[in-house]
Amino acid sequence: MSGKQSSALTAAPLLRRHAPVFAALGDETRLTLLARLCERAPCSISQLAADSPITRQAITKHLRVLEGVGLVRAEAIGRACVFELDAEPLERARDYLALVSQQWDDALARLKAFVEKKT
Amino acid sequence: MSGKQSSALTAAPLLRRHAPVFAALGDETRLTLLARLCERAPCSISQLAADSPITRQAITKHLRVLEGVGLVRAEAIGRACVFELDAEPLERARDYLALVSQQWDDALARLKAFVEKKT
DNA sequence: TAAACATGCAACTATTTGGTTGCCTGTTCC
DNA sequence: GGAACAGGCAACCAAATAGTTGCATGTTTA
Repeated sequence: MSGKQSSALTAAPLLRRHAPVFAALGDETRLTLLARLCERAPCSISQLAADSPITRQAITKHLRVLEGVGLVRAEAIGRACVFELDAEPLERARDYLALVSQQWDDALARLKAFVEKKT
Repeated sequence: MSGKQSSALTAAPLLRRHAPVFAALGDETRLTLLARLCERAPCSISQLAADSPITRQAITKHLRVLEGVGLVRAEAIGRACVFELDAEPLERARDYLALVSQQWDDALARLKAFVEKKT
């Protein structure tokens, strides 16, 4: 319907919400941390740093980035700071990709129908 | 099974493949370009730049980033350089998120079962 | 209580990134 | 052929990022 689209995907607020999550996912170290938390959660900063070639402070920074977009939650337990994954933003990101992908498939189908009609 | 996991998610090659795609998606401008290409493709650089507050050269750089991870394909048509979306990397990224999300749900379920058994 | 541990904070560095401007080349179209 | 258009290339800039080191603080635990 209508030649006037733009709607769902380009709506600025939607983009502004998703871009930071993808940016947070766009780093190998952070992706590794997420995977690690996904398999053996919860983990303290030191535990996570022990598995990594980089320093504890670097790991902390990465964890704060992930926390900033809601991909992990931190809880202080005694002297340790324990992190746990939160899959919700992950699912929203996945849904967004599915939406774009779907919309593109639809566009291709419309194009195909148009071409065939013309022939 | 087995307590020795790590496998699927932390495997280095997998991470190395996905991180750059997420990084490419982690910018509002590029997300806007993708959405735009998804709705009215194919588009030339100038067309895309006309919709944007930033310069043509900046748009070009962003398009090259997207092209670098295979999210778009470029084709020279006369003097114009026309871009089209490729949904395949998008779907792989989506699948990866789904996998992490799924694995996390499983981990939660195992934890819950463990706690209940203990009680 | 003292040692060992877990973390936070701050300063600093190097690299990457997002953006710009200026200029040059190739392509349409009148 | 010449004007207008589409794009490439290169130099440059400012801000953000990924990483480091050094040190101070709170928490276990022997």
